[in-house]
Order: sequence, then structure tokens, then C-alpha cells
Amino acid sequence: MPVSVSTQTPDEPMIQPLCAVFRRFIKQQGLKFTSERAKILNAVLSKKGVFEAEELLYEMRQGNDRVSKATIYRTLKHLMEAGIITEVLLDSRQSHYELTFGKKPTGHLVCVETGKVVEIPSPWLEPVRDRICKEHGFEPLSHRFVIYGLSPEARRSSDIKSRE
Amino acid sequence: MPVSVSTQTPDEPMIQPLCAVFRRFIKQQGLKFTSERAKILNAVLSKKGVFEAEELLYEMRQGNDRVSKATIYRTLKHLMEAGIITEVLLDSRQSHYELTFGKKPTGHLVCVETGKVVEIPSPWLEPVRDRICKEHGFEPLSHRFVIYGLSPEARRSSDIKSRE
DNA sequence: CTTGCTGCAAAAGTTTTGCACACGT
DNA sequence: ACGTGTGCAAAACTTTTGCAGCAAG
Repeated sequence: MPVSVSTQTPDEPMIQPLCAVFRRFIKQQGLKFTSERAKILNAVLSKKGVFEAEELLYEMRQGNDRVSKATIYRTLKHLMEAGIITEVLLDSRQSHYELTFGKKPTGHLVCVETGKVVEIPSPWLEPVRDRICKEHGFEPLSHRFVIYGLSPEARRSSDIKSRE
Repeated sequence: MPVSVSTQTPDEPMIQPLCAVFRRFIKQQGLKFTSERAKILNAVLSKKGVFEAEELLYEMRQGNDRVSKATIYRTLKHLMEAGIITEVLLDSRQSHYELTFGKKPTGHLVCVETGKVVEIPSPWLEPVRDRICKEHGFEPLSHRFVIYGLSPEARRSSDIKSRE
């Protein structure tokens, strides 16, 4: 299921720098910066919020950027290692990714009715996370926080339904 | 990968009641309480923390309780609908479940090195969750909170490694 | 009896992999 | 030139489904 996302911080990001970051990372690893990798990064940058592998494939096919499914998956791994995207756990059947370069880890508010996803900024979450980790002697690396619930819209329409 | 779990609250649960709860739920739905369903519930109750479908299958095969994979998956769904178990999102490739009947929703602290999982009790999380929801007009139904990091043990052994 | 349940095997869906060829460096 | 990368198709894996026979109510 494609997920519609309302990004909370409409920060038009540093597209040019990110491309450079990725190229640097790839070369550092002794790998090659190919046109496919550039195209995939581009497609990722065009996504506003959470996305799936299949979605990238589909959208790239619309344009003139044809890459194979295999290459997409392989590149997504590199983008994760480079710290440019992060895997978001929304359901356990399919991977969801998100552009997170330079962002603090956030959480997500998911409407179970409409599928809408809202980002939760990190100031709410980090203090809690760090306190919990300290208590258990853990060193936090990252986190996933998802709240499932009913969005205002869904609550309204379920009110309507229950009045019928 | 099988996940080792250290449950924080070692509450020996109400095994007898839970079986009754499940039977009641199944019958309420006009379904049948079969021996397979009872056996699967039993296997679930024997698990201390997070578990996977394949794990149940394997462990039941060790005993004399042979059920098909298909029946396990079908029963896990009913157990979720009955509110007895909950799906825990630890990775996006495989479903993980946890016995949650009568428990408040918790979070999990996952060690990326050892795979150890520690439960985070809900008092830490609920106030934060509710405040976030109120702010967005959401009605919370459930949540998933997972922190990935290094457990004290893993930190110690990575210290050792880096000294080598 | 009637209706739902099980097991099997096949199907479905996502992600990975093997291989021959193509392309950066 | 060398060593990686790519595309394709097949493989791997988890989860779902169709169906014929079985069992609970």
C-alpha cells in the first residue's frame, strides 16, 4: 500500500550537497559512482516522506530513468550505510524508507484508517530515549517510534458512520 | 534469527484464564475451538518474550504437538484479534509477536550486537504518547517503540576488540 | 448434519543472488 | 585492463490461499 505522508517540517533540503556526500561515501568504500546510483539518489530526493522500494521503481519507470529492481535494492543498502536514508518500521511485511540525512531521528503518527503518516519531531522523544538507555546501560544508536491511531479526519468520519 | 529476551516483569501469567478467554472469544465469533488452537495458545504461553511464527512451529514439532504452518499463521491472527498477543515491529522482514494480554503497551530496547531484547515498561512512554496525540488531534490506539543500541555486554566486548 | 477447520502444496509478495556482459576508474 | 555494477531471471523466504477431506457444535 502506498503511504501518503504529510511532512511536518517542509525543509527543502540540500540536494546538491547530498549527491556529493553520497559520491564521497561510495568512493571512500572503493566503489564506483555509477549513473544508476545517481538516478536512484535523485528519485529518493524527490520523495517527500516515507517511501518503498517498489514505489521508486515505478516512479523511475514513469520518467526516463530505468533501473532494475535489483539495483534499487542494492543502492538502498548503500544509502542506508551512508546515513542518507533510514529504514522506518511501519509494518512487518515490507520495508519503508525515509530521507534522514542530517535530521535527528523522529517518530511517526500513523492513522490506521486513512494511512496518513505525520512526523513527530525528535525533541519529544530524545530525552525519554536517553533516560531509558542510561537506566539500562545501553548506548542508543537509533530508535523507531510509531503511534497507531485515528487521525482527526478519521475520527470525524467514524462519528458519522456510527450515527447512521 | 531467534531472539533472546530478558523479560523485565517476570509475572507468571494467568495461563488457565487466558485459555478460557480465547475459547470465549472464538465461540463469540461463531468459530470453533479446536485442539490445534488450544495447542498453539499453549505454545505461545510457554514463550517468555518476543517470538516468531517459525519458532512456534519448530518448538511444537519437538513436542508431540504437530500443526501445520498455515494453521499457526491463521491462529496467530485470531490471537491478535482477541487481544492476547500483539505484533512487535523489530524488523521489516518477519513478524514478531508478544504475549500482551492485560499488559499496557511497552517498548523494546534491542541490542544490535547480541540480539538481546529488554522490555521498557509503559509509564515511561504513555505520557509522551498521549501528549503527542493530543497535539495532533489523534486518538492513540497502540504504539511501537524500539530503541536500537549496544547493551552493556556488547559495549564491553567492543572495548576489548578495539584494544586488540 | 452443517459449517468451519486442517494440512498440503501451490501461490503471492518482497528481497536476494548467480551469472554474463557492460562500465567506471 | 581490472574490478565493480547492472539487468535479468531464478532463488529464497515469509505469509497467504485453494481445495479435499475432517471434525466441532
